[in-house]
Amino acid sequence: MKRPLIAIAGPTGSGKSELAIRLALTAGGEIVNYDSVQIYRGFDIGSAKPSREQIGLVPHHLLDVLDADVEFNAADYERLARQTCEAIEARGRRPVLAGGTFFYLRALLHGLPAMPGRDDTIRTRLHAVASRPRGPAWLHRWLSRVDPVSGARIARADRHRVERALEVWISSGRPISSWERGVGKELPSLKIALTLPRDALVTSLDARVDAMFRAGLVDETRALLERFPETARPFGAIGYREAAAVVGGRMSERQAIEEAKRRTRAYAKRQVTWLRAERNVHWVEASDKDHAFEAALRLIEVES
RNA sequence: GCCCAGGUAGCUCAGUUGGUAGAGCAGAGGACUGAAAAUCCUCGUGUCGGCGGUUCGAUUCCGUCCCUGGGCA
Repeated sequence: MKRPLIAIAGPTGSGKSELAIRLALTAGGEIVNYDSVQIYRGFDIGSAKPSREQIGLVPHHLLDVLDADVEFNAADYERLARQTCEAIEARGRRPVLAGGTFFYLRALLHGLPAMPGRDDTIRTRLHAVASRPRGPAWLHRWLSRVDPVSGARIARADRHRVERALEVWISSGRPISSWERGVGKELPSLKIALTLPRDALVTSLDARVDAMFRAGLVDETRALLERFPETARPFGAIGYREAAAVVGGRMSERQAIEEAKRRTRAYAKRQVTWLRAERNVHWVEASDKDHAFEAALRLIEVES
């Protein structure tokens, strides 16, 4: 009987990284990151990446493994993370998943459907259509015709999803809605989600954004922009998008900070919404870190 | 004290040639099938600063008072 994977979840700034390290230390674990920005090399300050000291305490995986201009997605994550977890288990150690990209976590734990992946040629063409005046409406009508289920489910303005659904249709001739989620690929897991009162979370999130800019987020971004094009994926992340606007002279630092705070709050809210819909989540109050640690440890002991 | 400009949703403001008002942001809820820190969806009654007046009807016009900026003294 395989021991379940331990997954630490919760909104950004709730103390996931720290809790994961403490748990890994006591449970013979190694951390496997599931954060879509921390996976990129050099995106340190704005992604609240664990410090060198923290990383020195316990092995961390899937941190700093990609350059900014490398395309990466949930399917790539699934493959990489599965290998990583297997390797850790083969050493008799225990994977402790930590991060905030729950889409990636789901891809790892439940598997993605066996449908076609991204196709840049098709994407480029769809993009061209979408940027025309009546383009988005036209694409959505096309989708509704070939895949009524998706047409009804995906909003016209949701360009990423409309384009992906059409991409799958074009490359396979099958509606994206006809694929089942990766059956038979589920990995047993213990999901522990940290929770904080909204007010406390917002206060610390605001402080963290201020601290990031004070710690040199704009300089970090400027240096990264010298090596990679601004269109690279992680420059769209919270904090980096704003810092890049400061570097480009399109925004004052003050505006950038306000904007980053606003987006951080919205992000935390989206994360909580996601977790509420997730099944089998064990919620742990995170105001007191020691209590949270003990509660999490107890859950692990019960499940193992 | 005088002269301007304002006082409308938690915030910034729009608007009503007189028929009791609406955007963005914030906030709340939700979605999430290879871009996911991404991309989207839903939710707006508030003495329209107070009090009078004109009017069938005033947030809108008039008077007056209060408050906030700025200018002149």
